[in-house]
Formats: sequence, C-alpha cells, structure tokens
Amino acid sequence: MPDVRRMNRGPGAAAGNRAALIAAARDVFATAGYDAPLSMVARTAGVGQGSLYRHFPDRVSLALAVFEEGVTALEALAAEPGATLDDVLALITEQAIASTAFIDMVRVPPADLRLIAVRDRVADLLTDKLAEAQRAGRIRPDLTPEDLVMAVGMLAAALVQRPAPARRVAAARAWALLRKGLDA
Amino acid sequence: MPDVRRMNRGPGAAAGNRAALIAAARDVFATAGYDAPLSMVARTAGVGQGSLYRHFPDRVSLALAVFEEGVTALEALAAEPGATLDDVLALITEQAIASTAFIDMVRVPPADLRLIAVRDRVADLLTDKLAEAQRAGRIRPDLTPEDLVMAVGMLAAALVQRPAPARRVAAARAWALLRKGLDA
Amino acid sequence: MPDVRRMNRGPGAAAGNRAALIAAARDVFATAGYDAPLSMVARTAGVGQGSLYRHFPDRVSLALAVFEEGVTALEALAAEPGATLDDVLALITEQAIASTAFIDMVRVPPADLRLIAVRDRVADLLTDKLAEAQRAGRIRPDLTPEDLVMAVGMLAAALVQRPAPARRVAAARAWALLRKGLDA
Amino acid sequence: MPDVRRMNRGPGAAAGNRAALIAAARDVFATAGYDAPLSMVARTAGVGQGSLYRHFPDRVSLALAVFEEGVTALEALAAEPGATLDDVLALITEQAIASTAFIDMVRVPPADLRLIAVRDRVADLLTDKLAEAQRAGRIRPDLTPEDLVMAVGMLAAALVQRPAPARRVAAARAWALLRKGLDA
DNA sequence: AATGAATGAGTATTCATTCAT
DNA sequence: CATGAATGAATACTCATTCAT
Repeated sequence: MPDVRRMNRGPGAAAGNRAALIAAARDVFATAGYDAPLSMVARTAGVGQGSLYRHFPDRVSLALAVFEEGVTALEALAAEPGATLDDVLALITEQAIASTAFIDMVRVPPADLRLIAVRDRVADLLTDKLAEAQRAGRIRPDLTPEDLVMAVGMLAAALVQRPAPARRVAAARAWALLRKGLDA
Repeated sequence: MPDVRRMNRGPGAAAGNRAALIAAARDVFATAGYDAPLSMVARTAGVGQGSLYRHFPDRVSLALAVFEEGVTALEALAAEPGATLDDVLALITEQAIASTAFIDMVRVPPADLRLIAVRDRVADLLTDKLAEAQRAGRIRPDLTPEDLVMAVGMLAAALVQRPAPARRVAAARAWALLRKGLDA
Repeated sequence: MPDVRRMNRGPGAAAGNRAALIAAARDVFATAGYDAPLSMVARTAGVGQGSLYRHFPDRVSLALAVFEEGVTALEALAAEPGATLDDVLALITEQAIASTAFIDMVRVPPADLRLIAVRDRVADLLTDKLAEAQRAGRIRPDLTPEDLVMAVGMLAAALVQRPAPARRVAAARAWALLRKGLDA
Repeated sequence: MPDVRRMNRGPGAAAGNRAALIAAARDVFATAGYDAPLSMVARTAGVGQGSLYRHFPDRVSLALAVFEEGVTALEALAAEPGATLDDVLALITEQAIASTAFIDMVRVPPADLRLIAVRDRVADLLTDKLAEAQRAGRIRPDLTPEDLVMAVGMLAAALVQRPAPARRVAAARAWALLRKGLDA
C-alpha cells in the first residue's frame, strides 16, 4: 500500500535533489524574493526539509549555489581572449533580467563573508576587462572597479519590482543613463 | 483603582499618537529596515499596538505617512520659483542618505497602488523641473520623467546596505555615474 | 457564530493566564521533566503560545516562577522564630516529593545566573538554620551550607524517576542514609 | 567507479563498528549528555547512521552497551576473594566521576525494563559484599541492598552538572555525608 | 552488512492582527 | 478612542528513523 508520505528515494536521489533545490531556489528567490521561506524551496523542489538543510545548511549557502553557475559563466566569458567589457556587462545584464535576487542578497548589511567573496569574484573579473577597455581608450580612465560594481548594482535595482517582461526595456533605459558615465 | 498599565490618555491623544507613530516609524524603518516588527514602532512611539492599527491599518499606510512629509517637502521646493531640477535632486539625495527605506518598500513586486501614487507624485514634480531644464538646454531633450525616477531609484539602491557614514560619498560616486546620462 | 479558534479573552485574562501557565508548568515539569515542550505547557494551561512567551520569555523564567512559590514558603518558614533546621528540611522534602523538577533544572551545566540566584536563596536560608542547629550542638560543627545543599540535591535525586506514591518512603530511606552524616 | 563516500568496509567491519560505536557513545554521553544526538555518536565512531541502528536499535540499547563494560568490571572485582564492599564502592565512584550519564539515563520516569535489569545486576553484586561487611560488623545490619543502590545514585547525582575537575572533591564530600549512614 | 542521504514530525520562537477593558 | 494582552499561523531548524544502493 503506497504510503502518503513521499517515498524515500535513497541516496541515489542526492544529486538530483541538490540540482532540484538549486533550481527551486532560483525560481523562489526570483519570485518571492531572497527572504522567501526555505520551506517553499523544499516544497518546490519536491524534497524534504531535512534534505534541504543537509545540502545547504543555511540560506546563504543555497543562494551561493544558485549564483555559482552565473558567476562561473561570467568568469568563463571573461577568460575568453576576444571578450570585451561590454560583452561581460551584457551577460551580467541578461542574468539580472532573469533574476535580481543577487541584489536582495547583498542588501543585508551584516554581509556574510561568503557573499563578499562572490562579489569580489565579480569585481575581479570586471577589473581585468575594465583595465583593458581603459587602455583602449573606451572607458573613462578614472573609473574604478568599485564604480563598475556599483553600476551593476544600480542596474539590477532598476529591474527589481518590475515584472519580467518589462525588464529588458528597463535594462536598456538604465544603461542609457549609466553609459555616458562610463565612456571616455 | 489605579491601573498598572500605561494611563489611557484618551481620545485627546489621537493626534499626538499619530505623530509619534510616524516619527517612530521613520526611525525604526531607517534603523531596522522596512521589515522591522510593527511592535517595535509602537513601542518606540510609546503607543499601544491597537492605536497603531487604528491609525495605520497596514505597514504600507504607515510607510506612506512617513514619506508623505518628504514628498511634501519636495513638492514645496519644486513649487518655489527659483528652484532648479538640480535643487530637487539634491533634496532627494539628502532624503535617500537619511533613509533608504523607500527602496525596501518598493522592493516587493506586488506593488501597492498607493505606492504607485507616491511615485507618481514624485514623477509629477520632477516633470516640471525636467521640462524647464530641458528648455534651458541643460538636460538631454529625450530624457523622460520615468528615466529620472529610475535614476533616483538607482541612486538609492547605491546607498542601501552601506553604513550611514559612507552614504554621502557613495551618493557622489553614483551621481558621477548618472550625471553624464542626464546632461545634454 | 462562535469561532473554532479560542476566544480572545482580552487583557483581563492576563492574571489568570499567568497563574494557569505556572500551574501547568508545575504539572508538566513534574510529569514530563524539565525538558518538556513548552507547547505542552501552553496547551495544558489553555493559553496561546504567544501568551506563554509574553509572560515567560524563556524556559528558565517559567521554571523560576514555578519554584518561586516554594522558595517563598521556605523563606517564610525559616523566618518563623521557632522553626528549626529540621522543619525546613521537612518542608523541602515535601516539595521534592511533589516535584523533583528543580533537580532537572539545575542539572544543566551552563547554569543560568537566575538559577544560581534561586539556589543561593535556598542556601541562604539553610545557612541560618544550620548555624543555629550547630550552636545547639545538634549538627556536626564542620558541616557547611554547601554540604547541606548537596544533601538536598542528593535527596531529590533519590526521588526522581520513582512514581509519586513511592516517593515518601524513598525520602525516608534517603534521609536515613544522610541523617547520620549531618548529626553531631 | 570509485565512490566518494566512505568505503563500504563490508561485513567484516561489524565487530569493529560495534566497538567503535560503544567507545564513541561513551565519549559523547560523557561530553554532551545522555540526550546527545545519536548522529553525533555515529559520526564520532566514523560509522554510518544505519550501522548504528543495526547494532543498537535505540538509545537505551546503546547506553546499556556502554555501561555493560563498567558493570562487568564491577562484577569481576566483586568476584575477587579479597575484595571488600569498600573496594567495590570505590570503583563505582571512579566510574561515576568518569561519567554520570547513567544518572541521566535513569532520569526518565518510564524506566525501561532493561535499565532495571542493569540496576539489578549492580544490586546483586552489592548484595554479597554487603552481607559480608555486615557479618564483619562494619555496616549497619539493617541496611538493604536497595539502600546501597540508592546511595550510589545519590552519589552520582552529587557529581552531575559539576565540571569534571571538581568531581573528585565532590565525591569525597558526598561520601562524607553518606558514610555515617552506612557504617555500623 | 555498511553506508549515508532522504524524510517529515516535532519544537522553539516571532509577529501580525484582534479584541476585552 | 487608547491600551496592551491574547491568539495562532508561520517559519527555522533538529534529529530519530528508514531505506536505496
């Protein structure tokens, strides 16, 4: 007789669970914000509460997993020889259009060290491209990587609270505002 | 028989309570964020929970009251004959430095109609000054009031999560990024 | 139409709730041990969870309230001119027969300061009576108040885990063991 | 394909696992108390959760295994021709100083039958030595084995919640209180 | 037989909201 | 109309126990 409770799918489900949790968190964070109940993430993933906590002992570690993929993609793009700063910013923009949860995440003042680490990874990859663009005379020579990170944060802020369909247009307008501040 | 509880100050306290609640909410929102417990607002105001709910049936109405004063000040400034767009933006910046709670407030996607109304009031007062500045050739002619509101939101986003002392500097950097996007 | 939810009995229920919570806690601690779920206390008292936490913000403060009455009774007895050490010990024994939760309470190593304070109150009242009894030559002159407190703890330990009906007999046997260690 | 998980050491590990679990439980119970999570025991033992449950289906059976060794040692000592009651009590005291978890274990009212069985074994070995000592006129003739068991429990109670270093001194004071109650 | 991941019931705690006084 | 206690739904987190591998 099938039990009402979810089947224990065994250790084999581990990898699938982890992936499902990350996917669910991506959705939930994007939909209900970074402060959404973790139980909603577990439920969306079709996974027990305990499994969620086993894989991700706290909210931050879950969020980091969600963004890991995005940051990795950015790093990969930045590592490509021909990639310019604009290419990287374009990818960042796409990611922000998909989800602005990163902004929510760094919104909390007592920033977790791990969050700072992610932001630093982004800052690092921007730094290289920025220097490159500055050497090419395309970007204001006095612009710092911190300025660039701030600009990205401001961009994301312009997208939050807008429904997904409106975001691409909003991103264009936001860049129109910021662009001149960056260019040489 | 004397009551141990705080004296019921009676109906006459209504106006005072309302003012105290708004002041308390301003502090609490600025200090503990827009998501701070409402009980903290009541306690800070020295007012009963019930009175808080009588005056402000929900969090948004309390927040609106808090910002009312700021918006009113903006409208007053905008109404002054000599006031320029830059003057208005400067005041807005000061308000954002004092508290970025407005950002937190609009962070939630299901934007309350009343919030839209406040934003529209800000948009309205900016519209006039913007047109004026555009006539004077100081601002890009294609810049819309919506662009300006977006810029203000982006500015505020650049200030959130920074400690109060760092905000003035951050505001300067943020405007440095945005300025060129506005100017003619 | 009466709601399924418990009626909000209003502020007037405060005193009654507090008393009911203490009574319930006395029962629950005696029955299910000091580690019993607080929800059980609230349920037994017929009181909402929130009310429990309002009256007693943590487990210790609830326990203190439970024992306050007993300690007060001890202090009152000790304050009576004719009361001897034996009288006080007899009352302590009666209290231990009724509930040994106090033992559980002080069992935890990171002893709360407030718990230490209660124990000290008991130690204080024992100290006086002990000195008196020692002057009368009825108690070993080298016995310290700490020894006495230890003896009381050992007595209680002898009663724990025995069902209530067997406790009076057990107390007698325990005192038979300890008595000679106290007497001069 | 090599598994990331701990190598399944196979059936041959059974005996070793059992021993490791007992040793780990001894440590964990002594350190974190009898209520410590069983997962901590498994982890300390370097053994899977499932194996723990295979060897010891519940907390009590694990605890019993832990104390088995101690009881066996007591029985061995008691079986030695020259061993006196005092020798046995001294060994019990040493065991209590090392860990008072036994007290925690019997703290729960719904005493498990198996716990009663252990206690009875201790009572049995004390019975012989007690009779011996009573024949020698060293112990009160009316003292029963149950009294002795109670005294041991009271001793242990005097040690609980004291930090390890203070226990030897506390044991001495506790025996000073009890000694006269035992002696003839 | 060992392993460790999966599972969800249970518990503590918070806080928005209601309501007797 | 003010007051503040009452209420319980909601959420985070833990841990005993089961089970696929």
